[in-house]
Amino acid sequence: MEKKEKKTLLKDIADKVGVSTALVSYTLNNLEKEKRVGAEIAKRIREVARELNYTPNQIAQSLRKGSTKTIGLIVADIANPFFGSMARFIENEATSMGYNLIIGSTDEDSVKSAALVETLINRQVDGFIIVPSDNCENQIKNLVQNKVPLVLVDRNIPGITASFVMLDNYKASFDAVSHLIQSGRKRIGMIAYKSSMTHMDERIRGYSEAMEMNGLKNNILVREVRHINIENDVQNAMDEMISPKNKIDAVLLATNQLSLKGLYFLMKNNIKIPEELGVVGFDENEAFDFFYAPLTYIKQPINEMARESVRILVDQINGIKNVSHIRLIPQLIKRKSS
Amino acid sequence: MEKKEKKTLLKDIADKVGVSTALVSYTLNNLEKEKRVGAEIAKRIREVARELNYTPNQIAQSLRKGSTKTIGLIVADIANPFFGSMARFIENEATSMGYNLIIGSTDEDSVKSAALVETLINRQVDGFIIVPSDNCENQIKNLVQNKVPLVLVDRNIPGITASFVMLDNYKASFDAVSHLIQSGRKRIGMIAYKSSMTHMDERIRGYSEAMEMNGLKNNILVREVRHINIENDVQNAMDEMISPKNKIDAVLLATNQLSLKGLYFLMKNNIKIPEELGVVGFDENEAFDFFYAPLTYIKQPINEMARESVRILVDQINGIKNVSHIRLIPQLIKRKSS
DNA sequence: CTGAAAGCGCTTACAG
DNA sequence: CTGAAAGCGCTTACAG
Repeated sequence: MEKKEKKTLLKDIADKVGVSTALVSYTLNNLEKEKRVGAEIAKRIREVARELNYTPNQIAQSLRKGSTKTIGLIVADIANPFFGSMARFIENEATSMGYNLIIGSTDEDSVKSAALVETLINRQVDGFIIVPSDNCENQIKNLVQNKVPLVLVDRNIPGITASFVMLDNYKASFDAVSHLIQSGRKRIGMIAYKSSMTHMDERIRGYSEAMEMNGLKNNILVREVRHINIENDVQNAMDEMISPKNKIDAVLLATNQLSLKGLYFLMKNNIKIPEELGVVGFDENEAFDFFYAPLTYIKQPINEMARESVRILVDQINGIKNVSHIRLIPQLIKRKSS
Repeated sequence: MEKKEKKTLLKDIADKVGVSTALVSYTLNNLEKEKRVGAEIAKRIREVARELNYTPNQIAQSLRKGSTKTIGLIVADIANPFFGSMARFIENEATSMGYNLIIGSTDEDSVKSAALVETLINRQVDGFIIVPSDNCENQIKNLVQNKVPLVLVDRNIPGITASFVMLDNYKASFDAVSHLIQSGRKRIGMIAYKSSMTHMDERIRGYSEAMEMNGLKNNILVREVRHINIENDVQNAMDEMISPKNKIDAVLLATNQLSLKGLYFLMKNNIKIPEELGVVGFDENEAFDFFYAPLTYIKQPINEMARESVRILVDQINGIKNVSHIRLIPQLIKRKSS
């Protein structure tokens, strides 16, 4: 408990015991190879190490070993509860495997993403877990070419042979829309993000095909809003959808944030849920529980997503070359809003 | 864009240009000292560096310089939106000053906290921003003794000369309770965490003194719940408070999570807000907006808190020895629930 | 069973 | 104006 001013070095132990630093290093690390070291000496080394409160300087270890035991986690925004809890699950899993996390947020901006990737590369992270943003294909491609261990999470980038772990987004909105239709809704709108990422495409495709398969092709109505202008865009999209011209009787909100903004609009405008409008959202959010008509939503298995992504990444770091594509099953939590 | 398999080293540039690595290092780093280097040579070095896509290996730099440009951020739980957004603001500020963040969560558990501190020390972080948990005094004391740059955020530990940035917690609940009293409430209860941390004490003290100053000393009713059993404890505390024996007409919920659990209870039990019970919560949460009676809450200036803590930490890292104690002003956002 | 030595990729006094 | 060399704190072949 009473550490000294200066950190204890391997050399301090070696000097005190009267052996070489090599021996100390061997003893403290390779328990199995310990035949190298006399039992007596080994014991003494360990004693002194504890006494001096020795802990290895990881930076020196990293430089020597070429491995930092660090994972770079790049998400859209760590303040977004969806990514926050994902980060937490990833943290738990990483910790249990001896890794720490350096976390960065992109705000869905490929410039920030590029800066982050470069910084983390220079920091010699052993691998990346990345929520890719629009237009970051080149960055990812580069990492893959350079054989940097990498797994994409939440979204993938087609045409790049990288591992990914994500929701079965098609099924997610297909199920949601099927559920709305079964509850008698016919004019179902969808609000999504304008994005080149396939997870959005898949969510839209799930919606569209569910509509088509139920003979509601003519009622398909999708609006894509911009991240940078989410507030206004959602408002306009909603306005348009509930206008007499379209008059939707249900709406699918394609992400956590869109669900929040959508609900907000509906509340402000006194739209009666579920009587006038059925609503299904995406991702869990504490706020969904407090809406007067608790929101029906598509629940992502975030913990599993986190676990799998760390597992796959660590495998890669350890030299296993498989590319894994994992699509997790969404769960539709039916509540009052639909 | 077309990086090679192997990362470019200083030596690669030196070889190609035909100078020593020293010269390359000087050129690429100390722009001011560049008189050292012939203008021609300097230009050539820079060209080649760009051509080979050179970026320095930060681990090697760190080992040599004894500085990692990394901040260890220890929070209670990164999945908690309060800490999530705090982390985000800290990230922004740190990035702008050239630092990266290694983030860890303690779950308010001093054992996890100790493990985290040790890991981050071994990783040679340049400094810590810590949300201290119960019983972590010794860890903090140790860091301070060892002159590790450090700032406590959100909470402080009395008796330790460490910088801190936190809310004026006394004022926060004093204002909240005064507001409730002005709205005609008299039997005001408070639900807090059982904690040895002073931020809780201060919140309770602000509540108590506001009650006393308004002649409501006899109505003081505080229940402290445990983190590990928050769900049940809040329920029991609430049950007791609304029971005929106590029959509170308002309640102050002393944190983000307590507010959430409290609201949940009130919803389940069909307590009419604000008619039967006035409610004031702590910290922003998207969920507060969606409660049928939007919650009155104490807003913390999280961005300012984040900014100040990074600024103070970086000053310390740069050798400035001041100990700063900053208490930020809370803002009471009055809405329908009170 | 044990130690001297090289090396990870940088930076920076030191000497010229 | 420039280079050879030491050193940050470790690990690990190599030699004995």
